[in-house]
Amino acid sequence: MLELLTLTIVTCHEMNWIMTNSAETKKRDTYHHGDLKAQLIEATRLLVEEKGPDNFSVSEACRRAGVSTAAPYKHFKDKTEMLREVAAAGMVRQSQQMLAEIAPHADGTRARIVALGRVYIRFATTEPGVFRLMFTWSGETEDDESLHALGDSKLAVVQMEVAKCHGRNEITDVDRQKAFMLWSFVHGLSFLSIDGKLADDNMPTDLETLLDDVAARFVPEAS
Amino acid sequence: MLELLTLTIVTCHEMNWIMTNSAETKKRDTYHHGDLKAQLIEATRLLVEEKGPDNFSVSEACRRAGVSTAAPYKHFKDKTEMLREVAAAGMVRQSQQMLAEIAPHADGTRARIVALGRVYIRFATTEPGVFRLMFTWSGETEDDESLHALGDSKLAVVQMEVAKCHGRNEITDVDRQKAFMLWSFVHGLSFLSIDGKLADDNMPTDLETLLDDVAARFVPEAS
DNA sequence: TGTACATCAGTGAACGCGCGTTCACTGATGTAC
DNA sequence: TGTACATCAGTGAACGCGCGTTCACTGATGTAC
Repeated sequence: MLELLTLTIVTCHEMNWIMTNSAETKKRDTYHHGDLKAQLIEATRLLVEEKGPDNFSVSEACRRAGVSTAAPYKHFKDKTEMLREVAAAGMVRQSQQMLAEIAPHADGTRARIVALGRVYIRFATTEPGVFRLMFTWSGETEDDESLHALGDSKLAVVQMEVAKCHGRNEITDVDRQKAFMLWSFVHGLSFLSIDGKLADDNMPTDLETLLDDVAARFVPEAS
Repeated sequence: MLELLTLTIVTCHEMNWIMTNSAETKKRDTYHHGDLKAQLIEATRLLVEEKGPDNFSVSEACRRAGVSTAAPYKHFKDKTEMLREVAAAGMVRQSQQMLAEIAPHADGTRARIVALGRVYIRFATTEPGVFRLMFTWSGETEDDESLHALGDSKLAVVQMEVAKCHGRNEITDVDRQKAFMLWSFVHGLSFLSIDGKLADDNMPTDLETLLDDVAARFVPEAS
């Protein structure tokens, strides 16, 4: 499983590189760009992955998009706003993946909890740059209300799944506490993973078994 | 408990500010500094706390130490080496705190596991900058062997404590797995905490109860 | 269908800035005699 | 104790660099008549 994850990351890097280069070398034939805002966001996303959220530069994104360094300011207030859009898109993407991953499993089963954890960690290892951006990057005293709301809604999903595992349709404090503990666990596992702290002698099992083990300690098997 | 932690942080910031200012305004009366290397490391540490590991600059550290920007290069190879020393010192400090915190508790008790978790999170919330530096900051393909070793030795402590809770004196794969899960949990909790994701509606209990709850799910009470 | 015009996306040059690092230097200190 | 000298920690000026942002501009496009 660990090898599989690593493989995915490498493949992803290669893909970024290819997309990047094609973006760099593409010459526009029209004066107007047509889709510059989306293209700048995509360039920003790729740069955040390649260099990390703190080494992203507007100038480089412009080079990638084949555009002058003044162009972004027709679409974004400043550098911060570009990063915020990438972070917000990441939150949405992660939410969608979470919902998609639990869908195949029956309501109120522990498998749904495991699925949520699995996809959380998969997102982190597949897009470590954006993952870091989403959490570590506070973005000026946390002013962005919508980012906060997106995060809360994801936690609410976990809380509801925990409640349903206990045969409840209302979220209680016990569910909130358990959801938070599960969140902490996968969040930590995500960071340890992308920071390269997952050696074989640290973690002797594969990821799926580990998730199952943990979930079993917090929620019962069937409703 | 949460209020207590916040209070600690604020106090710590104030302290940093005071120490910083005194360092800024202090004029040397001798040509030679005497203790520049240590003072630069301390200035670096404070800056990492104040601005974050990625916004640290050599120039600013020099200003703080009251020294020309060329001075550090008599003591450090480059910027990276300055940060590495701060990270290494942080690892050592955290290790010491962990050992000190478990000392009062009897061998093979769950209280020792809880103590390890408590001090891990306390370190993260007290020194978030250094904590981030230690983990997030990869430092050029992880070349530093000693940093890695320091991290491993800390994990080994947890593994041994888990083993002793089960009445073993040898670490088995089960202990390794449990230690890793506990690590993931407190690591995640640390990051969520310093990234401001601990709202009251997320986590309805205090930290100590939470740690106790989790520990109880992984290790038995008495040896 | 053709023309006049407003709009506004993207240009390119420039700005001031702080950065990491280098260099030849200086002058305080410790040591040998 | 006094002098000559080597050492080397810290200086200050300079370097080239890439950055974020601004500005007056240009020219493609869509619309009104």
